[in-house]
Amino acid sequence: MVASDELLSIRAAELYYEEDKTQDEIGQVLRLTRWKVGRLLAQAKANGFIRIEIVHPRARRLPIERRLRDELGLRDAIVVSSAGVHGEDELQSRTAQAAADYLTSLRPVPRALGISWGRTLFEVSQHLRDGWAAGVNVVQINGGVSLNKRAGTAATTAVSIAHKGGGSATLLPSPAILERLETKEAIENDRAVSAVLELAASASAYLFSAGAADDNSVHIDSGYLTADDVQELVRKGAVGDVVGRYIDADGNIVDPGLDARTIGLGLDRLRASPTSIAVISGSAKHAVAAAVVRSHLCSVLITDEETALSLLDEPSPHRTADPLHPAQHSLKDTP
Amino acid sequence: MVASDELLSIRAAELYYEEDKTQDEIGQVLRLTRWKVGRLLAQAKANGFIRIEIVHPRARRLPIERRLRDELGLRDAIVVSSAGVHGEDELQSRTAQAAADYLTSLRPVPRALGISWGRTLFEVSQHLRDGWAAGVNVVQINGGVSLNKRAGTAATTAVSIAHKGGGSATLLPSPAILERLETKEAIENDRAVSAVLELAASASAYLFSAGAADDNSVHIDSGYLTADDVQELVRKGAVGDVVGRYIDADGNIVDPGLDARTIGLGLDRLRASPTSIAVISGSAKHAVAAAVVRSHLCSVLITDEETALSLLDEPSPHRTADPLHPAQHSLKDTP
DNA sequence: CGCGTCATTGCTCATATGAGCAGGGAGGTC
DNA sequence: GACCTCCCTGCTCATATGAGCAATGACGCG
Repeated sequence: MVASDELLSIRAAELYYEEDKTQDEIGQVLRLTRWKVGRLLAQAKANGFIRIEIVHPRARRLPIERRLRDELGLRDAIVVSSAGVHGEDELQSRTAQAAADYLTSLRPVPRALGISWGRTLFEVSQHLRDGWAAGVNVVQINGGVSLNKRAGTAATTAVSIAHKGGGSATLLPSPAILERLETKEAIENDRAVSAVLELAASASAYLFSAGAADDNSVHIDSGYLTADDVQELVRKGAVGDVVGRYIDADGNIVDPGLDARTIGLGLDRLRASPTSIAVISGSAKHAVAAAVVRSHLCSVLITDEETALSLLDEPSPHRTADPLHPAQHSLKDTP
Repeated sequence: MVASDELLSIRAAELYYEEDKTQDEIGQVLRLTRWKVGRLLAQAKANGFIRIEIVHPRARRLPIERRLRDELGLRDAIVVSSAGVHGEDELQSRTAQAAADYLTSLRPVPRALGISWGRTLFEVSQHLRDGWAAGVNVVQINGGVSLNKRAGTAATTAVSIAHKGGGSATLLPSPAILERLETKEAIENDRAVSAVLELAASASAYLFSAGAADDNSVHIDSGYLTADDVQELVRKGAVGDVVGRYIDADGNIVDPGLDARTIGLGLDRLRASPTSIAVISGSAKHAVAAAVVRSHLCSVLITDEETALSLLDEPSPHRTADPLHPAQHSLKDTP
């Protein structure tokens, strides 16, 4: 396209989109036929000069969802828009809302739903509406009841999801990680625990999130691991954890010793399920999200726009520099 | 509007704007008549959920231009879009380009054009194309030749605008501010200077910028004022300078003593001209811009979107916090 | 200079969309 | 319970837009 046409197409776009003029009227103003105007507008669109955003907390990005499905082999994908977002908290909240919506509309309605716990899942439970299902049984798929500081968050999450869905919750009465392998095996063999694990393994759908391998890890908060432990895991290649198990970028267990002391459903069970839903949002979790998706830990991904684009190796349009806090006056001198 | 309809309108908008479906197709997907879909889309637009931006360096914001004309009594206004801008430098460059475009299309073509000087005007001169006019005479309207560090910028600006317009430039051979009133009056009475000032007063159009009253002032760079002088002016109410004269928020001269020692066209001459074009951009200049416009120093304003919105007391849509690079505070710099 | 090639232009016609109007139902009032 | 009002729905019809096609003209090549 010639430069003069490019400029014309911008003028036409201004009149069309900002002034609500018809192509015919624009033609009169710019002294063009209305067909030429139509073509200029088409060019402006094709060149990406026209950006249309849906600014709403519930807005999704369907084209990105399609690409996630097609290019990454996901069964389904939900991507919430980041347009007009006011901070990572809101992004998280939008994603949780979308997860709640997805659960609600999930067909067939799962008889038994296995869930992990954490801030994200808790938020999902909050966003669910009463009566979102008629009788779902919710099973925890990984341990972690007692040591958690905000005691009961894990239990509350499961109970709340079950209650609102007209069913009951089955909690996994065990810590997330044991110090000694023997203890872990002993607990695992206890009927109270093994029964829950069996139930978890038979769930028809799973809903879980993932944690980044950094200082904010809920495992550090809960006292199961120290910051140094996590650092060491990172050194070994960990990008984050899924249902308590630390994985590297390829989705492999990073530290088999640690993993053997971790109570909960094995990752392969998630991989085998036709409906394993991962809810992951936030810039800190791009790496885990990639690992989860590439190693097929989830068949359905619910995430935010930036995370989705990072999975597709695309730069985010919302990362533009802030024009009001400028770089320094660089005075170019006369040639 | 009911909440359920709001959500529906978002779903419809996604299908319409992102998936390019027709309203009829959307109706089939959402089980609505195509008229309902049309109304939902209209609602989404009316509620401001649909944001359409023209992302291009030459894009303008016509609705804002109209509001500037109507609400602030400007004869004309040009507002360049800030969409997708990469820093204040680019904003400045876009504005300068728009000023060059405006000059080029200005009718009647000015016989004599009075101009100030500075970074902005220099950039305007760079953006002008050869042959933008057929014989304009350019007159400097304020002094400042000798002391300027980047010697010749002022002269280069005038000469370049004149040359590209097929005419010649008349420079004002004097400093901007004199230390003693007597010296100023003596210079002013010198034929070489007074002749230029008369010519300047008779120009048919003016083009000027404005400086913020801060450490980046070109007067400090040039050595006419110290940083302390400027600070003192600010204490007295100065918001910036126009053609070398410091004004307060109401457009009044802040320091008559200083003003009397300043050489150049009086501000009332600008106010009296039917074509006095101010080119002002950048967040630092919001206050001066407001003073210039409110005191009718210009009949035409060329500026950026943020500045224009600040004049209209509107928050800028581009000021949203970047969720990925949170709250980085502006570091004030000193030369 | 003549000719072929290809992009561009202005058109016809089919389709998508918006304005305006009549019918119907929800909810309020007596 | 009857009636009335108002809003919403689904329609008809006018208008705006996009697809496809023939005519035009610019350009390069022999």
